[in-house]
Amino acid sequence: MKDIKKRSDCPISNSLDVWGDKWSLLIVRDLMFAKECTYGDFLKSDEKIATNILASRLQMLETNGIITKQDHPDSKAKVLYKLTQKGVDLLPLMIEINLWADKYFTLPMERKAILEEVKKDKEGFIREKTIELLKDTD
Amino acid sequence: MKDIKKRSDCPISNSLDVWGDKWSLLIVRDLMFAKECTYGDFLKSDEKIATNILASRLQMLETNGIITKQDHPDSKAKVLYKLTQKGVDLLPLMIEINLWADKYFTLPMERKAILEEVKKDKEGFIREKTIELLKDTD
DNA sequence: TAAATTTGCTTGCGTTTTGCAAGTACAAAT
DNA sequence: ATTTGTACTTGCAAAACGCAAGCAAATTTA
Repeated sequence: MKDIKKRSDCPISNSLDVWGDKWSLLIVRDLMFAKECTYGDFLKSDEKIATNILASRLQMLETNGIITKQDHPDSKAKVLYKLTQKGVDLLPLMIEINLWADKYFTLPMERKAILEEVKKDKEGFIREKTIELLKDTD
Repeated sequence: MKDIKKRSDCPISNSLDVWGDKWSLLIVRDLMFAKECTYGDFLKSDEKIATNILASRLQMLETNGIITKQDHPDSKAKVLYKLTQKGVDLLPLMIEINLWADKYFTLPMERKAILEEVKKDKEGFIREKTIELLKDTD
């Protein structure tokens, strides 16, 4: 519920004020790869985020219009998290992070395969993935 | 001097382990816009980074090969910081951050003008800016 | 239908990181 | 010779983090 205070008028700074930490973009990543996730799904990710940190980040990402909550079709106990348009618009940025990391780190096979596809036609990949992610968004 | 511990094999995670905080990319931004900066130049930026945080971030960015120190031509008391190739390679990512911010925040005039140029020819902008930033890099 | 489990969080608490102010060492200018 | 500039370091209080445990509501199992 806390307000995000802008440190300056710079767009880079404004952006970092929202998702400039070690966890927020990992949540976005999970939503981009899995399309939608429950609270428990996020906890299962390799980086092992703490439950309180996850809760605070989900709250802040929702407050900032990057994600939304939806009812889970299977159960009232579950909550589905999805990217909003604003969240999906982070896709080009996420791709560039992947491309940079591809040059300076060792990627797992699986991600490397997706990146090959991206390198062939970046625009096309973004266009199709965006449509896919926005399906059933209210 | 501390080691960066990787939380997982994910490239997004690996990248965030290096520059996933509120300050590192602002240092990179300053170096991209000004080409090279002294310690004092970074302190002058609008966000008002604390001196100890700046020192620790410069150290960590250098350790991770994103920036390098160089002698200042004018004075032995000054230190010039510059982006390495690895640092310059963050340019596409920085551009995408700007483009995202352009959609969801209000940009200052000056940055808006640069972005118009970027929108016209992203590839060209990156190519030329990269050459400019790498000039006189040892 | 009662008990156990799942799910999405919240709470406590010790550790780490941050932010602010002040201090220091060396170079350069006065 | 003294003051100023530059690049940091240090101390300390406040905030954020990370781990474990707890909790309420929904769901499954016995």
